[in-house]
Amino acid sequence: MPRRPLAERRLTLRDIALGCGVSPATVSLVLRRSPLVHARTRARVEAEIARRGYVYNRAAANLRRRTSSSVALVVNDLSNPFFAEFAAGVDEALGAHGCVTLLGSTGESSERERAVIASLLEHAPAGIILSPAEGSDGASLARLVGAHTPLLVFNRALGGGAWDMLVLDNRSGARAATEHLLALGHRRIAFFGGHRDSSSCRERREGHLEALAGAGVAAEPSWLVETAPTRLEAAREVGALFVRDPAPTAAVCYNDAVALGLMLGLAARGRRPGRDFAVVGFDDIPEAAVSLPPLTTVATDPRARGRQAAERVLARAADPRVAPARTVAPVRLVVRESCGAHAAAERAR
Amino acid sequence: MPRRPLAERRLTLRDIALGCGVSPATVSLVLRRSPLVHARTRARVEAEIARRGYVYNRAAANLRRRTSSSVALVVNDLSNPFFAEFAAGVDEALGAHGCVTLLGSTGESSERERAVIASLLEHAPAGIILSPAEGSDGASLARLVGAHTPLLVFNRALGGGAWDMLVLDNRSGARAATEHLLALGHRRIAFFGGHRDSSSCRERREGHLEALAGAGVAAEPSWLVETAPTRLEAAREVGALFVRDPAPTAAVCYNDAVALGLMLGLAARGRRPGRDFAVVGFDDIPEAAVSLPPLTTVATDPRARGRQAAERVLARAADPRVAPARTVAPVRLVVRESCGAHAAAERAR
DNA sequence: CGATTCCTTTGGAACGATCCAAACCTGACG
DNA sequence: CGTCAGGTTTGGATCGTTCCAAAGGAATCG
Repeated sequence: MPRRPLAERRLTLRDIALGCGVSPATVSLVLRRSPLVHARTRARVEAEIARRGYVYNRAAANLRRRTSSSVALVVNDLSNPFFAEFAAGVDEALGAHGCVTLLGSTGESSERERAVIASLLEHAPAGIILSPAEGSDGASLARLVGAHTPLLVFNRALGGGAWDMLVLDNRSGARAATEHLLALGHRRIAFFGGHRDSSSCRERREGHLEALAGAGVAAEPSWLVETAPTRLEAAREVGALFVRDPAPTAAVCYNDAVALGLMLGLAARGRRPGRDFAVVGFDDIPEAAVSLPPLTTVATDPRARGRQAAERVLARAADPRVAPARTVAPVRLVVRESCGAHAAAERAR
Repeated sequence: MPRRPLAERRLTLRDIALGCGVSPATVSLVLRRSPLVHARTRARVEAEIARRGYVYNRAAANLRRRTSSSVALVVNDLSNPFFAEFAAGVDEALGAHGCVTLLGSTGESSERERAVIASLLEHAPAGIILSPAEGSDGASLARLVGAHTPLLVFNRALGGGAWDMLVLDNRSGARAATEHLLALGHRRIAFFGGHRDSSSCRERREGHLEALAGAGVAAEPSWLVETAPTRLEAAREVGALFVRDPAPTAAVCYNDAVALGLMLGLAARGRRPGRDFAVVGFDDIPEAAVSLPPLTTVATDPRARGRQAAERVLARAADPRVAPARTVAPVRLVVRESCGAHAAAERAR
């Protein structure tokens, strides 16, 4: 834990005060744009500040005022574009409020997650936005974070404490995807990818099964294929869809990475996605729009989720009386070509 | 600029001291693992700390010690996987040193960049790692940051101040890519994508031209095609390669995004990348390995660059006497299938 | 027994900004 | 000329931790 000596003594508010013959208190008022100070004084002080290149010391101010101007963002995997976008959204919204983002990444390890949160808490953030690693324990997190710091949990359900939650409407999204495929005439529809024990995967599967049940179509258990949620793993598992006859003619995928992997695997087997087999993804990552064929998917707009998370945590920090709530963010089916809808429409014409 | 009242008074070191009948100074020593305190006392204090759930206030400590335990990371585009990986590497290395990452994203706007840096400086970071937005002005940045805070500039050349630089060996990378294509027998090789005014693009072009010159091959100016560095824009501009006869048979691309766009555009024109036309990218983003065909590219390992940047800035913060240096990080050609090398090898067999 | 160690512990003044109450102006007014 | 109200300015204590010099306590030694 390095403590690095600052090169020289930093200029302080007192130096500015001395420099233009007023008291520190007055300089402080100028810095905080108080209407109390006379315009003439303010101009003099501001000139001195600019001339000497004074930099405000927010840590000292926060200490005295017992406030905080930062929010911690703890994310499980920054290299996943979904979370990177989310982080960008969080930072954008926090920045707009003059708040700074304390970043911590956990690499999907709940042990590192605890360490990272403990370290960030020492900086007294106004709140914590957490996208939990797999296998995080809610109760012990609650103990770690304590009651003073508002916590917002994103993306994964996590019980054990009274905190804000922001999750995607996984169930409706998957239901819409499956219903879309049903409407296109498919009856043998697989659910491809994801881990059963992830809450988002479970919810998406439920939505899928709901849609099937709604249409009176029986679900075929062997068409629920589990894979790690990555393109590579998904591509490897494509064979599992075609071991039995009849095989499915379409698949709803756990996420876009898996869907892209599935399309790769289909191509390797000589099947053309969007023509011989319909594929729908989930997330709408940037690549979905430019894949070959463009991927029909369920858009979750992670950047907007990030902004939303930031706003909520700031609101709760400003007024701790507001009760924690669970927000379900809407998602939206984006029809492109991998589901064959456009081709079907053309044939009909 | 919101200042949020903390819910209740936080537990302080003084509370712990009172709680177990020692002085605050002793508790402070315990917290900092000083060997001065007696084992018995330490145990007593530590028990009390655990029992009451005391959280260290690093801001107060930093204030008194005139040190900092954070580093600012200012990045132009988090949603770009290259920078997201870089950020993950920075955070990883800083975390290992007990340092926390202050994140700021600029969205490629040099105006926001100034605002973000000014805001982060108020938190007195031990250093700043900056991946500058296009069009940043070095001299004015130098003035903004001041002499006290070490600055490390990543990825883009930026003159006007005495700071550390960490850049990729763009020139050698591009030269290696072009030489590889030359070795495969290509003579009509384009350089595709990127903006002329970006320093990294300029360097890559230079490396490309160097390789051509080294092989005695004349460069054809119309085969230097400019595009925005995104997949979509690249796909749109593919036509520019084929307006004249003879057309190039291979292209070195500004980066992987552009290369993937080029492959898409080729496919749309009925040309098979890796067979009818050789493509080489730059960066080795995760998708490069799983594209169709897998992309031959120049690996830059952004995560390792992030770690490297963090180490350097910490080193300079620890000892400001070390002179700023310019580090050129090596890159490495990764041969996959989009350049046709494997196919060529097979035909030869 | 007092002096001399060594090992632990501790008051109290910082760090840089802010809060509060009190002081200071300047003009207006009786 | 004294009083008063209004707008401005300011000492000094304070936020939670650390530094420093100095004090306390036990053990050793002459």
